[in-house]
Amino acid sequence: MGDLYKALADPTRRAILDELRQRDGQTLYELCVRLISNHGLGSTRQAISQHLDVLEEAGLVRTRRQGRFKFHDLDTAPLREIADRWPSPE
Amino acid sequence: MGDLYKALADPTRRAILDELRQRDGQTLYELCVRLISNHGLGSTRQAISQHLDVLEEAGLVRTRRQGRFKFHDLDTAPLREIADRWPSPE
DNA sequence: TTGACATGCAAGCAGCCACTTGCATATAGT
DNA sequence: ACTATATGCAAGTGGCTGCTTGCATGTCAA
Repeated sequence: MGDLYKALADPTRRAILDELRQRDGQTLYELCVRLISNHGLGSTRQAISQHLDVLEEAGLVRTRRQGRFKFHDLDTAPLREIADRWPSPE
Repeated sequence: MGDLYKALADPTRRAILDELRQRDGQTLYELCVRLISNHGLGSTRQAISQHLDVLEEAGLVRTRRQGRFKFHDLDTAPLREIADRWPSPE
């Protein structure tokens, strides 16, 4: 299992999570387009692909293949570790 | 305000947060000692100091000065942003 | 099969980041 | 004042990381 916190450290990766939160099951190209139009991020397809690998390693993104398409879904479960590790004092 | 996520990205900084969670109001030297004994981290005082700066920039650590001592307190409030940004699909 | 589409792999490079090193400042005790 | 204690500042360095580049693999439609 990859490093959850390192995965969250990059702003582009956080933007990807934002996109997947709005609509699950997006493909790599869809994410590229929406990152440009919605976030003004001009990243290459390969860059996004590598970011998705990191997010998947961290368990934040799950993928399902269908033919030549690969759909990406958000999984927020790993984020619970953060809230559990440093709970709010009350 | 510094980058919350970048502050969490470093394992030594997370260990500092763990220490402060156990006991608030620790000083720089106390943290150095406890990081070595509790976490096996052999970092220099200056390294820890720089980490504390990053944590304070991110709002995760608040400091109060008293004479030549500087006490550090944990503030978990910024962590709420994470849970709010990618909420669990209950 | 041919071509277009969608993704994967890997090497190279530039910028950043954590760490060290050395010196400086400030406070408290004697 | 002098010393020890506690922290602060700043330059230099090695390694990691995000990005690009180029090519390869795999899938679908005609």
